[in-house]
Amino acid sequence: MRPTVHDIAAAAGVSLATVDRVLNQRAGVRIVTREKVEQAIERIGYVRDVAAANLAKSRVYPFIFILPSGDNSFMRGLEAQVRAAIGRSSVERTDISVVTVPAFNAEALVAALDEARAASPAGVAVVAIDSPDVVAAVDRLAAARIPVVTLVSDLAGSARDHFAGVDNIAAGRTAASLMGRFLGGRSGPVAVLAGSMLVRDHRERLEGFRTVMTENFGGHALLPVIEGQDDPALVERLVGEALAASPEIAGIYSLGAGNRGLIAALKRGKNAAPVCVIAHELTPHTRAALNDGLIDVVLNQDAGHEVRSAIRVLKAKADGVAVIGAQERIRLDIFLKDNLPFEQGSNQEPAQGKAD
Amino acid sequence: MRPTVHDIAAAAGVSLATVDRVLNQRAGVRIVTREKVEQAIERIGYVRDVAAANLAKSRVYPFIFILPSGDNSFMRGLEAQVRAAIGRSSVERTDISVVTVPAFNAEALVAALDEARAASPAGVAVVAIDSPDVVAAVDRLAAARIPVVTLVSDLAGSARDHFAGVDNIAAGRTAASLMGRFLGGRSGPVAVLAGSMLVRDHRERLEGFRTVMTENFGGHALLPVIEGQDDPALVERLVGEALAASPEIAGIYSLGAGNRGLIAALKRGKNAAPVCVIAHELTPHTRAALNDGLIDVVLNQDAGHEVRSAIRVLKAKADGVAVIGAQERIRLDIFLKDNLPFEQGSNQEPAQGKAD
DNA sequence: GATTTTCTGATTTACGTACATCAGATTTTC
DNA sequence: GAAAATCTGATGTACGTAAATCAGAAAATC
Repeated sequence: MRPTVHDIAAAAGVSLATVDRVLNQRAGVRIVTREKVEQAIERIGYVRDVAAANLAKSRVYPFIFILPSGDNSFMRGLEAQVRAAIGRSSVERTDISVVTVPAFNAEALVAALDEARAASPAGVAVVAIDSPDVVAAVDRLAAARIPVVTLVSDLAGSARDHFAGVDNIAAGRTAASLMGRFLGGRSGPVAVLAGSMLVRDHRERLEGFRTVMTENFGGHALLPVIEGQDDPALVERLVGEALAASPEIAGIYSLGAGNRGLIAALKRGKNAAPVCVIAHELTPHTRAALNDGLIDVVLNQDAGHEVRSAIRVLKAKADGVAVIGAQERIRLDIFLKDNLPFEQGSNQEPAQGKAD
Repeated sequence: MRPTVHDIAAAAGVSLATVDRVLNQRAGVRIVTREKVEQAIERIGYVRDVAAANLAKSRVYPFIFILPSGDNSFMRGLEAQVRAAIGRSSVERTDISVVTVPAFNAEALVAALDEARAASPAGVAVVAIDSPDVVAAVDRLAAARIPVVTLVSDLAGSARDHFAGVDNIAAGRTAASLMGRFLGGRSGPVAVLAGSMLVRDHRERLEGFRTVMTENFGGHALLPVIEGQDDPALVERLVGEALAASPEIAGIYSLGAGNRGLIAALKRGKNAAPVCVIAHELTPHTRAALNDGLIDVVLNQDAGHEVRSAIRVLKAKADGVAVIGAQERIRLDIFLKDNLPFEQGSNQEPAQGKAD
């Protein structure tokens, strides 16, 4: 049987009340006594029973999720996963609220972060924009001892506790590696389509892609990056123009969102030579394009896993408990037509008619 | 606040004791009263607080994991993950014992399953061998109302509650798809290296691989399947012979274990034309070979995820609670040199010097 | 050495559920 | 309609922890 507070009291030769004071860092214990108790805890290997403690405290974990608003299937899918978590909140003792802010807008994000801090929740999860102001706002949360997890896009140099997302440099490298090998002997330049260089995940994917393409597949020139702002209409226009300007394009790497526009442009240019297309995030649109052969590979991060992981980590941080590292590593899914998972129930799917 | 047993009692107009009898399906409640209570539960949306219930019961979950013994890195890695879970058992209220049986030996597996049943645990996880006797033994467990989860290799037609492993048909299809595209214009036959056709996972991978190769890449003949019994020495000899007999081999798909032998054979045959190699399971050996360019792709299933998922599912089944389906889907990892995860601490790694 | 301040112990209630006991009520059986 | 069988209620204890109260002990202060 695992030791309890009573065992600590007996082992340390003090009362239950004193043990409680030490365990919950309440005042009113002399240093010597405190040390006696701490040694006893160490000695008998006591670990607090979090379930019992939460029961006694009637604890709930108020969490705030800050996500970009707008017409982005992946982000809406992410939001759907957060709402699914809200549906489990009574069982999981969470109290999650969702805040959406305009995409690629650091100012709005800072305001949301500061507002979140004012609510003093047990933790905050945020899809970060890479900017010094945002770093400062996150650091203010950390200073207020509120655990912060970055979701999808990380915030380097900040005091965030954890990043729940994929290794985006590796994602870019993988895309390049697959692109290069899928192209085989074929020649022709490769186009890169991004959303915005403001977010770290896009920058990192580009960096990884560039590195491997130039190192290993130098035969393919890289065309200038197309910034589509994750906007399907803009993307469609820009890709159409690029295909028209360079009909010899052999591959396209779409590292952001707005893939609905990409797919539309590809459909229109179907007559030309086959283009190897690698895109990110499995959405209804990319899934269909993969099945139709318009897209060759989809690199994906599982939004459900990211949300559940973020919640687990925030809970652990709030309780000052260790996490199982390997469990919280978000893996890069590589989907071909052949290993597409079966479609989830419609309740799990992003709303229809949305961009990519 | 979520409703409690007291709320049920009040809503149904009965006493706490009666609610308890209904909830824990104890005798001594008239059908009408039972229904009244059940309706009240339904109406107010009561969900049992499993944490509190477990506390009250001082519940522990005795689980038995049945794994193949022998010199197989993946299986030893799996066992290491089970032992890691044993290390967490006091926190997770589990009491896990590990039983190993000789690989590919249905009789021994049946004996182990029957022995497990005699211990009447709260659940059994087993790496299954596909045989009618094993199906019957699993069905006996199910008849004794002991939840069963198959690990890694499934057992079709049995009454197992859940399968914690990858979709092996999709894995084979994916391997074929990557193989075909990596080979590009190159010609030459493709060899398939399996462990044993006795286990379902190997059969399914082969099936998926065959299907896609013949459908989409018919230009590459498939050589007869090499059965290496997951034995590195045997594998090395057989692969060496195959390479000697057909020097024009363009690709090798290794869908089982014993990859140490494959790698040794590849190293010896290095002088010949480059061969596209796709193997299963990330072990120290395959990882090194991937980095050295001897292997092009490693398809992997995360043993840690599988073990943790099996435990979660067994717990849920034992408690009669629903699982989050998406969370328990084991994904097929596709590793190229470029997206290899950082090496885990040595405590997470399989023992050295073992075959994979 | 008396007084104040600071610690410590003992005890109680609570969280939500499980489980046992026993008296009393309601049905069933003949 | 009485005896037997079955059902129901009331109550208490337990699980491991949190949190509060209050009396008494020990230490610090002058």
